Amino acid sequence: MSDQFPTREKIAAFRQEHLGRLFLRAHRAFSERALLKFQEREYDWLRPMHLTLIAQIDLDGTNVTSLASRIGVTKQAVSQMLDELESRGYVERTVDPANRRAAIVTFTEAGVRLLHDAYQIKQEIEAEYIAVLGEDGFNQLRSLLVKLLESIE
Amino acid sequence: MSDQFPTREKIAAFRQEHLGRLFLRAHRAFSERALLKFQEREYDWLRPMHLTLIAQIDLDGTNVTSLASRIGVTKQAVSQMLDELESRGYVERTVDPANRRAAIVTFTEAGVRLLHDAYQIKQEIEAEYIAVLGEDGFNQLRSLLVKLLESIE
DNA sequence: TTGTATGGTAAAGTAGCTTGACGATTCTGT
DNA sequence: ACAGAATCGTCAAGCTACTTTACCATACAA
Repeated sequence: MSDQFPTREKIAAFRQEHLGRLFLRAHRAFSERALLKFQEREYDWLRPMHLTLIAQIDLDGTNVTSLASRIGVTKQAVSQMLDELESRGYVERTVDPANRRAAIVTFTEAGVRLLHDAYQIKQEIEAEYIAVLGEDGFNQLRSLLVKLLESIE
Repeated sequence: MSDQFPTREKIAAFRQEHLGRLFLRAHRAFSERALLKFQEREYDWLRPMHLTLIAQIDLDGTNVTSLASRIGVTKQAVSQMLDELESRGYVERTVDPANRRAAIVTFTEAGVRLLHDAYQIKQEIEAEYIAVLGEDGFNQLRSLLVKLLESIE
């Protein structure tokens, strides 16, 4: 009976504790902390999707279609985000000489600086996590997540 | 030098491995799996935010303002979602006799069934995760997440 | 009993996408 | 060699899930 008609207690547990919500809360906490740190460094225009996009641009350049498929949105959405990043001076679009339909997106100097700042911010946040969980706990958490994702994705 | 000017390798690691992205991927995987299972049970209209909202409605009723603050959106947004849930017959709004400004949102019978289905789906997905990580690994993952969130949120 | 706070809704505005349509370039088959 | 199909990117319009602004109804406080 209890599986077909869960008790109020079970429902309460479902609401607060289930892994899906824990993942969401963890992601939000990380993302908000990161965005705050970016703001402190005067990247106040940055939104999460910018970071997702920037993380997928290779140092030697990537085309729009590849970026779109890597981050799971349309080429048009990527193109719009690139307009903003380009107008702010963080990336450039150049014509691919090997395929003149394609645009190669590369970082400007300011873009590389942004990437370095992102790396540092990631390090700072992970250091905060290590302070909470210990080095072992942190590594365990990461390897459990990787193991899980390898299997379920 | 290496901290101020991370190498290409470090940047590559930042892109793929950092905990923020792992949390995001884990949440997406869970959410997509859950939504698929809801679709199989003919809740094809359900979107993630509906689940977030439903999970915050107490069995003995909750008002709109509380729901809004719990899920972190405006009262108007909650009101709009409730319109849809109400039109589909899963929740009801009644006037709070103790405070006639307030609306008490409660589940209908269909709403309680939905809650039970949600509980079962959660159980199914967690069983899949246990199959991958083992019972110990699963419990470790959950307790590490809880410990982390208690400290950083 | 009058001002102020609170609970909720309605309507309009907005951000961040998608879809549809298209031009430019490249590939493919004959 | 070249017609037809595929690929790369962009523009414009549309959509969805919110927010902002404005407001009414009720409750509280001086």
